[in-house]
Amino acid sequence: MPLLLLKDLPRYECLLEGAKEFPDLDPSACEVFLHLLRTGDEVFGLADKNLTDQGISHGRFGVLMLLWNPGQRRLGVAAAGAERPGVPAGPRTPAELADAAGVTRATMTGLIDTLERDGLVRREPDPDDRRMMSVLLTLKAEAFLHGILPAHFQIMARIMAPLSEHERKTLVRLLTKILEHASELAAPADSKADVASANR
Amino acid sequence: MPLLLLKDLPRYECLLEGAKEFPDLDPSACEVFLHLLRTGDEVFGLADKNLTDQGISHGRFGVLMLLWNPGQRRLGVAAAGAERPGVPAGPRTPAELADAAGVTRATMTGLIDTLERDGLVRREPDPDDRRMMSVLLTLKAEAFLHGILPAHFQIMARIMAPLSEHERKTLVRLLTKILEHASELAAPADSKADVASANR
DNA sequence: CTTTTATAGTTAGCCTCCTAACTATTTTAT
DNA sequence: ATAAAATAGTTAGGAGGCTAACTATAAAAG
Repeated sequence: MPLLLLKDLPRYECLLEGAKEFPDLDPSACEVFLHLLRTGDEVFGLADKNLTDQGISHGRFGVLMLLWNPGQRRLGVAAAGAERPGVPAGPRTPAELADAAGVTRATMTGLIDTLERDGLVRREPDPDDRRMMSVLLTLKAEAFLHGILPAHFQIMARIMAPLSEHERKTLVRLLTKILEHASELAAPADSKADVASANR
Repeated sequence: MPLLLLKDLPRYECLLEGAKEFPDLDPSACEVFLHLLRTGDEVFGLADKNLTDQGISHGRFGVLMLLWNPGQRRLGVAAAGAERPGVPAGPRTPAELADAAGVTRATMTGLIDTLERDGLVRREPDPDDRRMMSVLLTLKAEAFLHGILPAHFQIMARIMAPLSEHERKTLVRLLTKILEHASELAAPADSKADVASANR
């Protein structure tokens, strides 16, 4: 459970009250914001607790999922588009993994260290570029994933059980709207030459 | 940015593919789950970045909000119900703050330590029970909050700008549904004598 | 009363994340 | 050809979470 977050959210009337003193306070925006973070945190906590009980951290689990290719398919992440048949593709180097997972390369080094110590991945030097490494799943890791994934999927299903299929679609649509907008806010995009800034 | 999270979410067809191998995988539940965490993380990151730029961590900011009583009103948290007029109420002791913020008392000790070092709160011993402390906001903290809150509220408003009022209501309703259900899953509630177990 | 139990707060030590600085290698520019 | 710049990965040190153990005080039980 990573975030420090208010357990009880403010009532809407309190937000309206606050808006009198702070003209910038948009009560409905604030309400959505707090509910989104609070719910996300609770849901994350449930999934994370299960993984922790199985002896793996959320971060390390994420790395395994990124490296995993069940039946030449990639469940862990959307295909990057540049994959040819026969080439399993997917992130291979620490830098690619860090980028896909949304952490720094320094953090990825630590995650891979621990995974390697536990025998779940191994590092191999790249034959062409001696700066680079390839990170590979071990058989132990594949067996491990097969062991824990069913419970992980069950938890997701249980959490979302109260929502109908229609509600789920609606929720995904609204969340996507926020996410795409928020991503633009986070990366100001410079209006011009945005391609050049892609490798920040 | 606290969570390690996939930047690119799996396509729905990949989830359908995965469901063939793992019968427990509910594709729409998984999709909502991943979007919820991904969006929550992005939104949290935007708000947190602003606070960090202003020189305060999300955790410490949360403590200040819990302690804050603008005009005898409590914006930071829902009123606990046991407040009489004239008594500003709200969490006062480290244990109450920890409970309201959803962190351990040990973590709260560290947060208060730093806030006190920075002159934003002060501790006072309770005259009736010598085990207890009261944590109080300083004038400096009130001025600080007035300085940073407008920008904080603006960020929330900007993030939620693409949603209509109706969409916001829908989103809050769906998130609340998940949150209430998830809270039950997290606290198994023992079916009987649940009142006695309230003080876990 | 005295002993046991519970409570408030702190301390110590661990984990995971971060940023910044560093080494080794490759690429680019002169 | 050699110097400068870029890139891959690691290391070092810090912040903020956590659990578990500890101290001091208060309440409850005998």
